[in-house]
Amino acid sequence: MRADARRNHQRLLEAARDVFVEQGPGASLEEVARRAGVGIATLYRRFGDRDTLMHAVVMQALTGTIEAAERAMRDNLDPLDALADYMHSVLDLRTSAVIPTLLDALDLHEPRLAAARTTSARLVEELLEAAHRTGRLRKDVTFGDIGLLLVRLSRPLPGAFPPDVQHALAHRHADLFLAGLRADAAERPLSGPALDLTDLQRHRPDT
Amino acid sequence: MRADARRNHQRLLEAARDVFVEQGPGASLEEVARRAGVGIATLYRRFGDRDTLMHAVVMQALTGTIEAAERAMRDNLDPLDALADYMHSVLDLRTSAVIPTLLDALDLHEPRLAAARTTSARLVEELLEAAHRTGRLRKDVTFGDIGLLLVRLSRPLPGAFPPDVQHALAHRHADLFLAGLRADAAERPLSGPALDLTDLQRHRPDT
DNA sequence: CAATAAACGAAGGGAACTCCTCCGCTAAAG
DNA sequence: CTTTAGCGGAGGAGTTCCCTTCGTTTATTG
Repeated sequence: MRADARRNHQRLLEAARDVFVEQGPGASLEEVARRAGVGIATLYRRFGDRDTLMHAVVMQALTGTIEAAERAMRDNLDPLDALADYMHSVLDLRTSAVIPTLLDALDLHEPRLAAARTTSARLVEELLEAAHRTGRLRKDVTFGDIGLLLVRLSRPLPGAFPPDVQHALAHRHADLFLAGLRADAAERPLSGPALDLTDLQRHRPDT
Repeated sequence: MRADARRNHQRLLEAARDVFVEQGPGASLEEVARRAGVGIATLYRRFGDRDTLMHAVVMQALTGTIEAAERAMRDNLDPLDALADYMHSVLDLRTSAVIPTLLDALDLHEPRLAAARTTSARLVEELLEAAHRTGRLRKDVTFGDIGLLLVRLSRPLPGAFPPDVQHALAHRHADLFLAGLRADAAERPLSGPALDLTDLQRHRPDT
């Protein structure tokens, strides 16, 4: 595969991930090509049809979260640290929101997809079980809670917040979520600055 | 104003709120009318143009949160209880996500809009200051954090989760957020059941 | 219950967008 | 330098949306 082809392939996956998160599974493929900076024909040549593209995006997302979970479990002795590490790593991938968005429009029985989902879920459940065994994670927190929280935190916010602001806020709120609101849970500082919602102008292009 | 006119007015506001949250400020007005169960002409007769409709939706949303804050402060002696009460009330309104979505496309200097924003922000800041004075709310939590959290929690989730499931999960995650993940912060049970993310089929129409 | 005015829904022309294929050009690789 | 994989854009068919016009329905009042 030629170098430019491989580069365009990656660009298309990233653009598709963003556009699908913003516009849902019916998003315009011309918009995807536009944002990737390639011609529409390149998208169709590379992926054939919408389903193939969606499948590739989801597989890349699932693979990333699997690696993040494995790494978090390997690099942290404390399961709670591993959980925090996992959540922040997944936020850095910026791919969690695309998974429920596109799974809904895909065939869940496709073998590679089903396998990736199972692996991903199993790893996080192991991680949670280990954390539960320490007794320091509340018992009613489930895999669904963690997954959904990651989706909520990684989705683009409505309004004109620049990507870097959104990314910093996602980590900040992950910290808040992990540590809790109670004062006696606030030994660690939050990882980013607060946002002033009354100062929208600061984030707008030209007003 | 005739009874059917008033009913349609309200239906249009609710439909517009939902559609704008889902599709952004450029959402199709025909879709709004469709979902409200009225003809497209009724929408234009009632609101004239897109800006007027958006303005009305945001004003209704801001008014609701203002009332929720006043009620929460009046009904709770403990400022932390008031904060929790406020957050759950706002989630019940299902209007928080539409505010940043539409504010971005509106004239922030319009007097009634500016006044409502100021009032809303001031009330929540009072509420937070009172909570901070008790020493039981971590000091680095701001109005922006609370507002943004409410936006994150009230947005529709990607995928095929039915509205009642989404609503229950919003309250559950608000509890989690308020109480924190730590075991010693888990005296109160969560307000809804957990979600099994591996069981998507259960939430889909016909598979 | 009749009269009337308010309110309604649907149709439709024009503009914009999207899909997906075809084809001539560009530039990477040997 | 040559070859061929890879590229971008044009474009016809189809869809959606905007917003107005107009004939019909229905809530209200006497």
